[in-house]
Amino acid sequence: MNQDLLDLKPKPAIRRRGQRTRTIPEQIADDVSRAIVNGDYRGGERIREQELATLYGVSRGPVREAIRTLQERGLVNFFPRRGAYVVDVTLDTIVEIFNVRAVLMGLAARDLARRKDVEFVAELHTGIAEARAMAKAKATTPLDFARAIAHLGGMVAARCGNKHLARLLRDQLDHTLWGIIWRDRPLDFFTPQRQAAAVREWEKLEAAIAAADDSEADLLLRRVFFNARDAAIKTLQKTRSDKVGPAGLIRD
Amino acid sequence: MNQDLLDLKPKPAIRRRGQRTRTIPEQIADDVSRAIVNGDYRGGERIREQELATLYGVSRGPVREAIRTLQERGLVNFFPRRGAYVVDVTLDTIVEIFNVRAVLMGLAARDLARRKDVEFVAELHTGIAEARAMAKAKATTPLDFARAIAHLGGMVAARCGNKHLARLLRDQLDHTLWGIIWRDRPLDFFTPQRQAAAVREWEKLEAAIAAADDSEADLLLRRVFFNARDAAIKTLQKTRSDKVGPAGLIRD
DNA sequence: CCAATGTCAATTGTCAACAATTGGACAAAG
DNA sequence: CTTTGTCCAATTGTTGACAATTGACATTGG
Repeated sequence: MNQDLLDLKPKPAIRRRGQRTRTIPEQIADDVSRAIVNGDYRGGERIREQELATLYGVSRGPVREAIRTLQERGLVNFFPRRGAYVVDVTLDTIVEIFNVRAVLMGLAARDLARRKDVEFVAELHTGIAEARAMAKAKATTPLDFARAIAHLGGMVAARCGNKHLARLLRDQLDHTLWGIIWRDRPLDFFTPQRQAAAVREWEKLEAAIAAADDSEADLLLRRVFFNARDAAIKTLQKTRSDKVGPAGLIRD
Repeated sequence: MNQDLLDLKPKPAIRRRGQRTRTIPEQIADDVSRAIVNGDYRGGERIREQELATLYGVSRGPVREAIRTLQERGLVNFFPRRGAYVVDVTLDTIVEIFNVRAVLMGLAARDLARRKDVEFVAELHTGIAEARAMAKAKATTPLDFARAIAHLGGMVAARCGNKHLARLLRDQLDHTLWGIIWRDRPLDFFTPQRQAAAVREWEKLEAAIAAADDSEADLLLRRVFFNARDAAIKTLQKTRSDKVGPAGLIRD
């Protein structure tokens, strides 16, 4: 739970009308969010208001607002008068999250395909090229490659025309996955073969979006996440006693 | 914006260990949420902290926490130092929300079908029976029927085994739809024919879930929402100048 | 030995006061 | 007639203090 102090106080002197500044509660929420996603907290660990307050050099008011934000984003469980506890992510939860993310990302891909956003396709193309280059270069670590792939997903989520969807994909618990699952773990998952396969998957997706084949784009991206889900479960089951039921292992 | 005062103060004397009590910020968030969904606020209307504080007889602290909750749920836009404003729901937003809800509810139906939850099927059966009875009884208003149908959706959302999904469906903006769209409006939408058709749709869904045909259940429930989306847009375009692009009008 | 009860420090919940910023109103200048 | 500058009331942001509750531990009685 050791995190660098934020540069909280210095408020920007000039600001355009309508421009959103980052408030202290938001900065705290984002920072703690990052810490949780990075695995700096253990699942079930308690979060004490005063601790965060002194850590960030503010009073408990802003911290309480930040905690409410984390609660709504599904990163902490909150019990009245008992405090906030970092969510404990079981294998079943991971399956749940992957499934939700799969259908939502599929919808985002569908949206992008229908809108024929050439600018986005170009962006995606360069992103995929980067991932491909990484896959070929022996120097890059599997973790770097995982990051590059995650970046592609982030692009789809951020650029899709459905703003409500973009918000959900940005704010909701789903991204917890990254830190909890992949931290130190892609080593034994993203083998050269798997990397090449992942690049191919995204190439096919790019083609579908460029061709404005929305159903195909939807299907392809959903499959990406279902595959990632199964691979993650397989990898994680090695180090966990957790088991996962078959009901959640949806395909297509 | 006239809403009954909540019975805020009297805190329950006895409570089981682990049982969640409803905190004041949560009660306020829920109440204002209801008010927004009911259309008691106009889109873009400003929410003043002190106003809510005096309305509920508390100080501004709990109100601020409630507002943060509303912000995360997508019900208000928040601008630092300028306050919170109730979201303005355009036709495009409605399409966005319906699309997200369609795929999420489809996933929920898929989940229920795979789990073969006989208890749920029975529950759903009686719910559908109630709706069918309403459709046949001339006495019930279209609004009552709309409520009954919405209740069916709520059952699917609440009872699906994917807890992460259930939380999203419960907390996220989506339900705004109900109040904004259907308030005073099912009169010219839920004609007897439409009511009968809606009941048939849900009967087919029940059959699919009972038969554990998850893909079919997914498809059917998605269609329910896509149809509802198109109908809502059609109805709303009569009274709005708003137009809606074709990119969001996904099918299947 | 175990369950019920009492006590207490730690922590959360709420409040009221104060500080800082904003968006108008209004006036003067271009 | 528009722009620029200066006030000011209204509103939001933050704080420190106080009240209430919890969970842990100790004590008591069976």
